[in-house]
Amino acid sequence: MRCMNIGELGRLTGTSTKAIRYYEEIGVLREPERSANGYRTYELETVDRLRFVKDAQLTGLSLAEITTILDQRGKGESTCEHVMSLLDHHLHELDSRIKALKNTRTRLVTIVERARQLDPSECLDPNRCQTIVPQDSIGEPAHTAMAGVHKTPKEHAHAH
Amino acid sequence: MRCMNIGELGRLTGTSTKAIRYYEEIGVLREPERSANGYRTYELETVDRLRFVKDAQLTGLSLAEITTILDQRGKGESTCEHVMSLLDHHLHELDSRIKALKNTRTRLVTIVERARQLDPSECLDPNRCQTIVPQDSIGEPAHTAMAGVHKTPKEHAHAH
DNA sequence: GCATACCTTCCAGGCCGCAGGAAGGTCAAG
DNA sequence: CTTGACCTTCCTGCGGCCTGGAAGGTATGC
Repeated sequence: MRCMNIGELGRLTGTSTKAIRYYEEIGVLREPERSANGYRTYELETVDRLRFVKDAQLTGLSLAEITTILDQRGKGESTCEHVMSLLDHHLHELDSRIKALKNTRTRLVTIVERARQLDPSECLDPNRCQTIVPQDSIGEPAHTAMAGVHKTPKEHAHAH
Repeated sequence: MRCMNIGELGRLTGTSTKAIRYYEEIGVLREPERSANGYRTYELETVDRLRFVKDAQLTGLSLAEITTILDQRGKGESTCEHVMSLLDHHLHELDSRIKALKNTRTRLVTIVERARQLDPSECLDPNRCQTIVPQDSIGEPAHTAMAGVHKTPKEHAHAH
């Protein structure tokens, strides 16, 4: 068995067929050959490539960045420096995100602690809640830090 | 001056008129009275309410959550417990996000360090880059941790 | 002959919090 | 009268990563 359909590729890599087609559309995967009936047929090679995509994602790279790596590589160029600079960049980003989150955390703790000492019966203003007060009185904005908080990342648990 | 138009409300609270209309649409702000010409007219009260919304956002609450607080409060119910549980929830979420990010960071550092010792001339596979290897060989998935990384949060620096 | 599992395409939606723009109505000052 | 600041509604877009469904064609086994 040298070639496979999209379903099997998905199974081998833990990817949905939808996602695979999407990857093709945005250029992460190259357009595969088609069999007589129009089905996509993938070489074993593609399993590798797709696994690399997943690994790179887990490393924190976006699909766009992964594409740049794969493209360069496809041209036979070395991508080591490129990859290193991407990773470096992500490391810095990670650091500042962690910092921001810790900041937010500190403020939140302060708020919660203070709130525990409040008297609920004094909490009457229909437009305000005494638990939550202007941030200037506590610290820096948490805004950037909290961005994306509600993006519940799907587990893509897609058990085979 | 008891009432004001949307523009002034915006100025007083540091909110764009777009945002104010959006808040109304999703139920954060109640529909205001209209003057003869159809303009929204806000009471002073609304300044307070809107400021609370901003404060709550900075605390890390989503507009949806803020709405639940305001709604309960509007019914005359005490929201202290509700708010506390929301904040608690956010605290936990924050913690796990920080943890996940640190995890990712650790893995990333490992990868980068190892990559520095690699020989670029051995980097030839067109579908893979030796810098990036399966995550299992290093640590836990960073998947959830990195979700939203590329959501560059706009500063909403919107100076008046 | 039929079920079923698989494949194809294309279009829509969802998260979150708005921003941008079109196309117009309104109001006060000069 | 005109200018400019303000207001109205409605619709689109963004970023990142897909997921879901409709409406069909195909392959395999019983």
